[in-house]
Amino acid sequence: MAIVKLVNSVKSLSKPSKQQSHRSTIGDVAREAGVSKTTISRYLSGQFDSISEQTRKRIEQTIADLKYRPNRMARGLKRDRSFSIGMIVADITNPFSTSILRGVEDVCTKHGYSLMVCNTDNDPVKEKEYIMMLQAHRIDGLIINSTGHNNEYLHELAEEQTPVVLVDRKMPELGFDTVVTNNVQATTEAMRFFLQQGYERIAFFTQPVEKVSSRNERSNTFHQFLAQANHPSITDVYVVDFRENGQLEQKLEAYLSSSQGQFRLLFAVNGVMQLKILNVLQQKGLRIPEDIAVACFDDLDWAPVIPPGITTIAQPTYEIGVNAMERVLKRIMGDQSPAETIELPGKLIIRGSTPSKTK
Amino acid sequence: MAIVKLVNSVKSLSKPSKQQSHRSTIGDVAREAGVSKTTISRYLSGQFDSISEQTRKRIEQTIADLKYRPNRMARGLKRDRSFSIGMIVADITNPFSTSILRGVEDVCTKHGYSLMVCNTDNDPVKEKEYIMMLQAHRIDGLIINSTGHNNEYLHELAEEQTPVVLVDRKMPELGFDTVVTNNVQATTEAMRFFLQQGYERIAFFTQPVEKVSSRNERSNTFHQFLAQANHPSITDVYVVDFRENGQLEQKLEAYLSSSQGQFRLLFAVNGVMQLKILNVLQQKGLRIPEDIAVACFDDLDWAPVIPPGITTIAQPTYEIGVNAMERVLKRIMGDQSPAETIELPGKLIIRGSTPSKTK
DNA sequence: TTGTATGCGTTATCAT
DNA sequence: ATGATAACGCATACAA
Repeated sequence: MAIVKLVNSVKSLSKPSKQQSHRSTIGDVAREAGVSKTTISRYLSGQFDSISEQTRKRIEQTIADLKYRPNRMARGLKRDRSFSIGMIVADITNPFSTSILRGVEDVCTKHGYSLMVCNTDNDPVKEKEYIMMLQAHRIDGLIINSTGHNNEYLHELAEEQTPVVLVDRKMPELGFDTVVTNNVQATTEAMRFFLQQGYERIAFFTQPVEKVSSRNERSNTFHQFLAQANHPSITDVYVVDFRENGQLEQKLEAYLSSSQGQFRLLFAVNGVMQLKILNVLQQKGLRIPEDIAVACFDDLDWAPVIPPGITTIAQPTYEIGVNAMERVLKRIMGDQSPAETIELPGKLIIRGSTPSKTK
Repeated sequence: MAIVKLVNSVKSLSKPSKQQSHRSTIGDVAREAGVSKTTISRYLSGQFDSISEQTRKRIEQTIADLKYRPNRMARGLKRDRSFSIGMIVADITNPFSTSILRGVEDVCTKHGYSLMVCNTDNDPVKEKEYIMMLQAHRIDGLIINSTGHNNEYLHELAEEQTPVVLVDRKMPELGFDTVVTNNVQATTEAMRFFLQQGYERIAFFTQPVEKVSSRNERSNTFHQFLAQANHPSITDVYVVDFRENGQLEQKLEAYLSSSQGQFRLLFAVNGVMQLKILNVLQQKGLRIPEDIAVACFDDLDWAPVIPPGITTIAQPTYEIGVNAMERVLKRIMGDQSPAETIELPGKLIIRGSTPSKTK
């Protein structure tokens, strides 16, 4: 294992102004209310049975007067829990991520936890640094859709009994709870519909699969479904790396010319891919659905608006977030049952971009 | 001021499993490396001058062996700084917010700070709770686009010397640093272009202005510009509250029928509004730009894709985030200069949705 | 170059 | 029903 040089990274140590105004502490409240710190602490943790009505009210008032806010760092240090949850997403600008985030957030706050959100840009190095940072904060749980290149550090977290829950991307080798869209079901459902509509050629466009299980499952299901149906498009899986300039245009051109004149469909692995594809199609002056049909994963807000309405597979993103966080909570409460993988169904939303042939 | 009942909200106090594996502390490292805790602490804060080459290496190795991670809560408690920044956004699912967030994040991590992200759904109550929560975490700074209904609590933060920086929405009465799009410039630029294109009727569609300065500035500039130009559309400002069902359809209909046959344009206050408008227009079977032209604030990823390409005003979101966080950093370093309002220019991006009349 | 002792704000233990 | 005291992990003032 690499030696991690652990040096405090706050460069600005030099001279942060220490002009600390009087922020009141539990001691201040105690003095002001004429009781001991212990009693205040009891009040703070809701042990009202052990406090007389009178003093309870006095404490309440004093806290308001002093604008006292319990210090979570002190509390966390003492109790060995931070009351914070870490969330690491691959791309925070992707609505898919933020929707999951919303689910996580709602459950978090309902239970008094705070959320530290980190964005890796799919960069394993950034991911590693964030994991370490969250570890330093002593997060009580982590929710992550991982690049798949930091198993060592994730494992380390788990060894410290910090619950880790994976979302969107499975990593079976780690034995973590996992919450994902049921990609097999969703893809199958969509494919069945496509064949029903009479498409003679269907192409699946995906980003490099790498360690991203969702892409992998979608590609595989696409392939296997067509194989089973003995459909001519079996090999029409196109892998596009956006970092390679012009690759999308090139592969798109390859498919388009090879399927000239056929009743054809472009199926995109996610919303990002779909948008890029539509961009190119528009530049080429191709009309949807007259010249080519399209569909994709992710039912984003533009899907109904782009004429004639884009057929999509809505992923249960919010629910994924809720489930993931609830899972974390269970583990925090001490649940030691074996790790589970929860697969939530996707929903096919049919719009104008995928007409049937007879029509 | 209302009495805030301050009771620990972690419901799950009951029996969190205390099966704490051995997480090593500074003491463990010290013992293992055969030096004092002080020396380890020196290492951690980068005071290498005061450590011999030999012991430095030994410490390095020991830290790696023990997988030691300094406890930020302990450090924060001692130093009275949490190394965390709070960020409160009105709607995390809005790409506008996440783009700002990206800017904040980059500056944060570059300087060793962590980010706690909170989402209010434009709900003042949620906002209040988040402010208090962040306060409890003793955040070193706060970046917020506020609902405008929690001045009291924001002020409280400021009194404790916690820097607060406003983004997107100004609140002059608070005297905080503020970073926003230059809405006057951006709107003016767009309007000038629209008139140049020869539009006879222009409608501005906005959500209720309330305390949201950006909406206010855009509406006002729209109005004043037309007044100055003595343009017939002076009164065409439509306020739509999405919570009122059918209101958008109704107001849209009003404008459409009143402008029948004229060379006309719909100008939306932001991307969310634009998408909803496009939805209705499509249902009505209106073509863009033949039947009506459209344009909006926010250059989101769908803008170039929706035929014939939507004309937009790109806001410098990422830069807003960067500037805001740099502002926070300055204040943390003790800068006491008067609060500034930074206005970053918006950029008009012309696409097919706003053709000129002669064309 | 290194170490000792004290305290940050809170909770837990053990008292009364 | 209430309090005194120790301890959480770390940084700092002061010694050596």
